[in-house]
Amino acid sequence: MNLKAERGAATRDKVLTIATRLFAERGYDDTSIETVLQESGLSRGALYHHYAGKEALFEAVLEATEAAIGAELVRAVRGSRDAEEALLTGVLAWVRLARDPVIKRIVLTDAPAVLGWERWRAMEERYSFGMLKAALDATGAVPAEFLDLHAHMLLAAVNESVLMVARGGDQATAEAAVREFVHRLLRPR
Amino acid sequence: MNLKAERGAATRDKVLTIATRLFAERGYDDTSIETVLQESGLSRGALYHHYAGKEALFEAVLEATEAAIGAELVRAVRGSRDAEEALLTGVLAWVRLARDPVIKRIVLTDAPAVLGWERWRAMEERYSFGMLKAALDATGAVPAEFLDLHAHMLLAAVNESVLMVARGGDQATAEAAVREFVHRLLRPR
DNA sequence: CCGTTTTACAAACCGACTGTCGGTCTACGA
DNA sequence: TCGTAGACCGACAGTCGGTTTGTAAAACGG
Repeated sequence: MNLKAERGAATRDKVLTIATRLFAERGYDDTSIETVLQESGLSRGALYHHYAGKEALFEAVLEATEAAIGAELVRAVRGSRDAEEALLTGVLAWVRLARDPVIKRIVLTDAPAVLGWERWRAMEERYSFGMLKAALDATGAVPAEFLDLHAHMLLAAVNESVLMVARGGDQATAEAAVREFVHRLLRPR
Repeated sequence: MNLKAERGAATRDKVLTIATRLFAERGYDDTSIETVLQESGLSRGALYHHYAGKEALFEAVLEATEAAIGAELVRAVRGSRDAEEALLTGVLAWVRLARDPVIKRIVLTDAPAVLGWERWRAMEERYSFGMLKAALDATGAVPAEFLDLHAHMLLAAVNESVLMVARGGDQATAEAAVREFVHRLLRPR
């Protein structure tokens, strides 16, 4: 069970790469399975053998993307002195990372609508959001009862700033604004 | 030109009402024009005479919903003493309003993906977001360079709290968290 | 080493859906 | 009264997601 497994994995990888590009370029709705098949040179049967359907394919793409983001963020915050620095560093790293159109379109725009907000949120929890919540908790600046909510609100706010930049906003200003935003949130009463 | 115009307007209204319900219940993708036709008793030709297509129908639904929200928010903030009170009142009113599944699904979840983030944002600008930005400006707590960004970030954060409540969170806690969140943001350095 | 099972892939096919198009009917203005 | 334009109809075409049946070969078990 080696040659076949490798072939299968290679095929999944190829499809995943192509699908990621197409979903990012055209969005979920305007990306047809047909196109994925054409560009990958695969047959319908092959694709449906590896992925249960279009939605499952999208979910796999999202998972891979989130994993990559998570790894990148871990690298970014490594070596931070305290919790507050880690939080700010991570958030700013995320703002810079998310300039990638793949992330903007797939993770921030399409995912909630395609998978439903629930499943999207569960996925985020395992990656970027999980880190942010832990970092926010470690600062001790937020009362426990609001921790989960404020972590979500902060991430949503940061995500929004990413989309603002994508829409033509200035990156430097956005980073400064995020810095200020986080700073205000962390100040005790 | 009265009977005809009225009939047309009545038809558009009927379709809009039915489409709003269906979009809210099943989401954009899982709502077929076919179903809208069945439930409204209309023919394809009639529907396509009034609306250019499925997306245009969705946009009309969104527009009507946003307009209703805007009107409701105006009512809510009327009589506020100062800018800060108006901002907080408006935000909390929005949190309560948005419990409506129609708003959650159509405005917050599907709209950005269906219309694209740009067009969705342009629409929000004309309604809820415009109000929030003006209120935030009036408080004078946010430097001009960050006003637009912080207004967006705040709205995104509040929207997120709405979705948290929808997911099973506690309404009272969410309102308290939003209150605290806004309060922290408004404090000067 | 041989028969069986499992895996990767292929291709025809199906049902559902969106959008188009020619056409009908009727209110309304000239 | 007659021509026009708007409201509405229904058949049809094209696309798309998903299913089913079939095939070749790799892995497995005795």
